[in-house]
Amino acid sequence: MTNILNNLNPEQLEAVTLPPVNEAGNSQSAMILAGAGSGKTKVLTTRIAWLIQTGQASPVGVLAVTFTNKAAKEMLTRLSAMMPINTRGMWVGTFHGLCNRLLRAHHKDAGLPSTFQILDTQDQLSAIKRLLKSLKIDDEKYPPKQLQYFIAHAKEKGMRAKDMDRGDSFQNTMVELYQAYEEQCQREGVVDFAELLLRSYELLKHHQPIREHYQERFRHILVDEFQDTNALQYAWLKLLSGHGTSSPCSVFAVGDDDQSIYAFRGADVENMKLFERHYKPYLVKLEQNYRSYGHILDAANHLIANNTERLGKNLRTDAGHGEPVRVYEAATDGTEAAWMVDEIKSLINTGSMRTEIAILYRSNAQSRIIEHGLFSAGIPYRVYGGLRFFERAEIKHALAYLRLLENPNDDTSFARVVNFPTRGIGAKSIETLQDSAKLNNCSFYAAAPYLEGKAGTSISAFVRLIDHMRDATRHNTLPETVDYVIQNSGLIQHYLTEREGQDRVENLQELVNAATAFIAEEGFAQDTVAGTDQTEVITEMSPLAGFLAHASLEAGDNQAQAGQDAVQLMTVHAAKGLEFTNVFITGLEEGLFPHENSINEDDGLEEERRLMYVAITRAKERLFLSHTQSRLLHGQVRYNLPSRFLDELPAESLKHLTPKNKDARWGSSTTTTRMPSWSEGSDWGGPAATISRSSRSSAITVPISSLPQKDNGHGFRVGQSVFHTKFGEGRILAIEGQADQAKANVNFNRHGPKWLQLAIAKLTAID
DNA sequence: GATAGGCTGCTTTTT
DNA sequence: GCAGCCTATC
Repeated sequence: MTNILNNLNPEQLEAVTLPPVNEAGNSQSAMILAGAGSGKTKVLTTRIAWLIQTGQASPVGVLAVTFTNKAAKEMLTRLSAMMPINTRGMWVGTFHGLCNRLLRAHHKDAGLPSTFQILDTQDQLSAIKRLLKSLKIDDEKYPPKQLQYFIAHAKEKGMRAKDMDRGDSFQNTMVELYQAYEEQCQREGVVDFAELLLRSYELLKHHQPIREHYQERFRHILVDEFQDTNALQYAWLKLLSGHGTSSPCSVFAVGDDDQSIYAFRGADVENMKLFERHYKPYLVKLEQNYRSYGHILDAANHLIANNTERLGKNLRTDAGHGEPVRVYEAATDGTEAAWMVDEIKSLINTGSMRTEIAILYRSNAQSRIIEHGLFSAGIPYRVYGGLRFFERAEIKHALAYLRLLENPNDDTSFARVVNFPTRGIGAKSIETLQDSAKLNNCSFYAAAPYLEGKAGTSISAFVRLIDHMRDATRHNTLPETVDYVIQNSGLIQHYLTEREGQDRVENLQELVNAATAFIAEEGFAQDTVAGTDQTEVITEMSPLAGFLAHASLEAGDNQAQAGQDAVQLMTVHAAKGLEFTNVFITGLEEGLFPHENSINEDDGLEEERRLMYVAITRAKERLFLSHTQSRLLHGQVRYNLPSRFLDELPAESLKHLTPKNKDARWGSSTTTTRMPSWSEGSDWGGPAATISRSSRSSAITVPISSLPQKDNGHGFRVGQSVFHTKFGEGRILAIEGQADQAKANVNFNRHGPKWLQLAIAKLTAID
């Protein structure tokens, strides 16, 4: 029919135009198994456009849900490019964003104040710490982090405290703390991330008219990254889609079981199988890859074939073999970085953009040495991950003031800024306040008038400050309010006097800009939702409420120097969904990738393999893999074996840049545990000295002197370049003695020659 | 109440 | 190696 279908391949076309209603006149769902680089987002958005253009759906009858704000935005952008519709009223967003929308519209039925605030992970943790303190619970016995995890996982399974197994006394206390946490949140009018989902699930479940309203409205639900859904999200979708009712809607689920890498935070690939069973969907596989050359795809296919739990899918390309996958073995993490710098230089010299070069690693700790190498070589780079704009301390402080204007009962925010900047309200005063709040069963804010003495005076002054700021900004625009608050709270003043406060002042000013941008973008958000009589009504959030929700739900970018042409550094997780012409996957060593913690986890190794699969499929033209013989990790030198994943790649697609040293591969080749035999037991001579804090050493950390790597028992030879943590780089002039008695005379570039006991000195080979 | 110094722990992370 | 947390000290 229309041109939107023109540039689809046959399998994409089939997916996009699957009839949402079958011959019997009932809704028909679909599951699209979309391999990496197969045009998943294109299919999803074209599907929506096709449904609307053919009159099978109206824009307000479509709900599309994603996991990230970025994906949601991308979808909206592509949609409006495809057809002239107003996307503003459409329900396209993240699970959390859409749930927030539902709860704002039906806050009364959901049992929440209209001004409820959203706790991010940090806020939640501090709320939990505060709870434990107020209940005088020993936080050594009940670590706040563990309780946080416990609560989040319970909610992700849809369980309230009352639904939980009490078990032993520890479990029982955890459940009671969960209950107490819930009561605290309810009193304060705050919800955490998981609560957004659980609360709106319960809203739909327990309020038939509301449920039916949305079930009738959304005749088409589209789900992106279905493999990442957790149990609660699945239940939410099932409810909203009217599964099991007389007129369920059509669910269009797009996912890739091979790219499921978030089981550790509750995602359950099994949902794809459940979906097949419950919805009897059409099944379409997208296997044509438009991203990578043949050798890269062969590597990916070959690797992932080692997983047993798969729905089954094989990527193919018409692009030809392309260049082989390069494999490099380095002596140390330093030389690995140096090699990358060389390769990157020649890539740039042959015309590659720096933004088209990505360096991927399994864990963030690996980035430091790579950054060091790039920095020394003067190559601009950008690291993803880390603190994001709305997570910065100064921004969270400003937001806390703003939240108190909106909802003074938010104790988390109150506690955060009651003494910031300092106003002489110390731990003692806060304790008094906390006790009084508990006694009167009210918030900190409400408890202030009950206080007497010094604490009463200073805390009342703070409460008056909040009240004053609220009154003073009543008729202001949002940016004016933000500006007023950062000035009058004393935050700007405070950071101006602080030594390193300049950046923070700038960030605070940036917050005013963020507010301006928010108003411009949102316009401001009007929403059509079910009214009290279940007819469509238009609701409006206050700009401040909207901005605060936005700040919690979208933590903002974590980029330092956006826009610059820079090499991209990130974890493999962060790279999901992205693509680059040139990709380096570094640290391919046992213990690192696959990560040692994953080996003992259920399905842990398969998830690591999927992670490797994601990493490989990011590359378009050139893929570089590297591993090192030794690396500094957690302040220790560790000797790792090459990753088993390297063995799982097809030899004919690889090109080894360094000789593949069979002798260096001490362990057996494919068994699950590849601990070198010499690492257990004591037949290797015993450690004269471990590199540092021996009690923490893992099985694969050994003193350098005991490495059976070279014949002389200490692994070093005359003429070798070495690195010492204190003295820097140097060259070995002479070695005396045997095994753990050996001493070396090392001529350090900056410190001159020194004799070092090889069993003790922190020496690393660097050639 | 701010700051310095010691101790510990330590995948991955979006919302 | 390093951040984050706690304690000791002024």
